[in-house]
This record gives sequence, structure tokens and C-alpha cells, in this order.
Amino acid sequence: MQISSRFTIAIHIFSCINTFRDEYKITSNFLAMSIQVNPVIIRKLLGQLKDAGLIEIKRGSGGASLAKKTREITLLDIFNAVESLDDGRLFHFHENPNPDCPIGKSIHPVLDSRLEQIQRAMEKEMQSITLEDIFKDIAKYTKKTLPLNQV
Amino acid sequence: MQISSRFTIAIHIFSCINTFRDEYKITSNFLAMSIQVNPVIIRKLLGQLKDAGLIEIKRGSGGASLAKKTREITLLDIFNAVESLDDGRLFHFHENPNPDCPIGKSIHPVLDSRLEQIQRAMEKEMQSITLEDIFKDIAKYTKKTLPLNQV
DNA sequence: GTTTATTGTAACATTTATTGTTACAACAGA
DNA sequence: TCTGTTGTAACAATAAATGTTACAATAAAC
Repeated sequence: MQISSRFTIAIHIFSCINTFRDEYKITSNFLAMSIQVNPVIIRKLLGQLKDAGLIEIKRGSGGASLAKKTREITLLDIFNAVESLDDGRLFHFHENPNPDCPIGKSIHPVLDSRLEQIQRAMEKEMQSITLEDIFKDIAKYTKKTLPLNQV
Repeated sequence: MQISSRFTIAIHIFSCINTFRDEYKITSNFLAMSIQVNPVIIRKLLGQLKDAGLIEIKRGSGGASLAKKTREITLLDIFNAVESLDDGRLFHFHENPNPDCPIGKSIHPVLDSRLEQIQRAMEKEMQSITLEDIFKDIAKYTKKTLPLNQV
């Protein structure tokens, strides 16, 4: 199965904060218009990003902002913040291999280190990409034009 | 979300075939006893592995066997055989970013290449590990002892 | 030819995660 | 006090993973 869209939505959120922070208050409604999902979905994600120390949110008055420099936030930070992997493991292992079978007994300890090896390769690549990199890429595609909502 | 257990179950299947092929007919029931899942689950997986050209299955008389050398089957081959990723993509992208927003318009083309970059890092690591490697690891944990079923 | 074990597959149930939605109390600033 | 916003509960809808029973098709053994 695919990794959930929370990851790409979270990156979208950061991109909006970075692009519009000087001109607009970044509320869940503002983000919902750009991402085109329900504002409550956004708020839950914002909560996860806040809990991970990546953004700050103002209650009441509203608005999200970056808690770190764009160079200091990696895609791995974002992935870990929004993707709740069971026990931190990317791969789901079948639960009950038969301990009375020589393979059933050994498959788990043997495979675990290999699965970790694969997961680490993915995480290392995620860690090598920062929001700064993403924002540079975006700058090639867009100039700051008129925002979409005038509310 | 985690990657489904079909992946680890498939590796378990290969391990059983390799270990018991000279002594036992590797049926879905035999495998189900070692893996401890329903035989129909096993049969569906065996079908996927057969379609990918990794194993051979005998109808009627029954039994699965390797279609290639253990050096020639990588974890990536197995992953691709049993994990049906939508459009081959590991990451699910939110469907409808707003094209009227500068970020909404650019997020998809910009992120796509980065997501591919991450996926490729994972696939490269999977490709570097063959069944031969796994079977060597297993050999350190187990000697061929009495099989579990006498049926 | 009959019997037997097995595969392939349909049909369905169960569980879990994702995603979407409405509603509203808590909050902070005007 | 009014207003807009966040945080969160409660629930619905969808989709995927996993489990189960049943049975026709198959191939070998007798």
C-alpha cells in the first residue's frame, strides 16, 4: 500500500507558509483552499507538525508559522511527524510465524535487520532533502503572484 | 501506513521452498503451517510470485519451486511482485491541489521528482539484497531439523 | 475410470486506516 | 462582547488488508 497523502499535504503546508507568510495569515481555511481538502484534516496535520516542533500555531487569533529555518527541516522530519508507523517500522511483519518450524523461528530475527537496512536507505535520502531545497525547486516554477483568496 | 505483510510473507515462502524442497512438496497448506496464515492467502501470493516469473507451481499434483537461482532473485523483485503500488508510486499524492494557487499549481511537478528520488533509494537497497543473502543469514540461525508437519 | 490432493478463484466477512464532515467549546484579539 | 480561529469529539464513508468457506478444474495415483 502507498504511504498516505499526509506526507505530501504536509510539504504543501510548509510551502504555503513559506510563500505567503508575509502577506497572509496562514489559517487552516487558507491552506484548505490551496490543498483542497477539509480544514479539519489540515488542523490535525498542523497539530502533528506542531507536536514535532516544526511549526508554531496561534490559538484564537490563528495562523501557522515555521519554528525552524528552512535549512533545518528535512523531509524525514516531516515524514516522522505525520506518518505514524507502528513501532517506527516501515514494514509490517506477519505476526505469528510458527516457532516449531526452523524457518518460522528464524525469519523474524533474520529479516528484521534487512528491513531496517532498507528503511534506513529511504530515511537517509529523506534526510538529505531540506525544505530549502524544495522551496528552490518551487521558485523555478512560480513567481509570487496574486494569492487565491481575498477573504 | 506500513507496507503490507505480503512482502515478509513472500520472503518466508521462498525460505521454506529453499529449505524444504528436497524433502517435502511445498503446498499452500505446508506453507500455511509455517507462516500461520490461511492457505488461501498463501495461494494468492503464490499466484503473484508465479505471474512475476519467480516461482513455478504445479496444478493438481501441487507444489511450488523456484524459477530462478537464488542469486538472481532480489528483494525488489519480490516487493514489486506482491506489493501493488498505484501507478508504481510509493507515495500517495493528494489528488486536487488548487491550480489557481501558485503553490497548488507547482507542488505536484516539483515534488514528484523528489519522491521518485526517495523511492529509488529504497528500491536500490532492495535490489542489492538477494535471496542468497537471506538464506545465508538463515543458515546462521538454523540447521535443517525435523519438519513441522507429518501429513 | 475413480479417487485423492491440490490449485485457482469466487464470494463474502472482518478489521483497520484513511479521509471527509458537522458541530462546538476554548481561545485571543479587536 | 463580538469575531475568527484552533482543538477536538463524534461520526460517516471509503478503501485496503486480511481471513474464511466453498467449490470447480486439474493432475497424479490407484
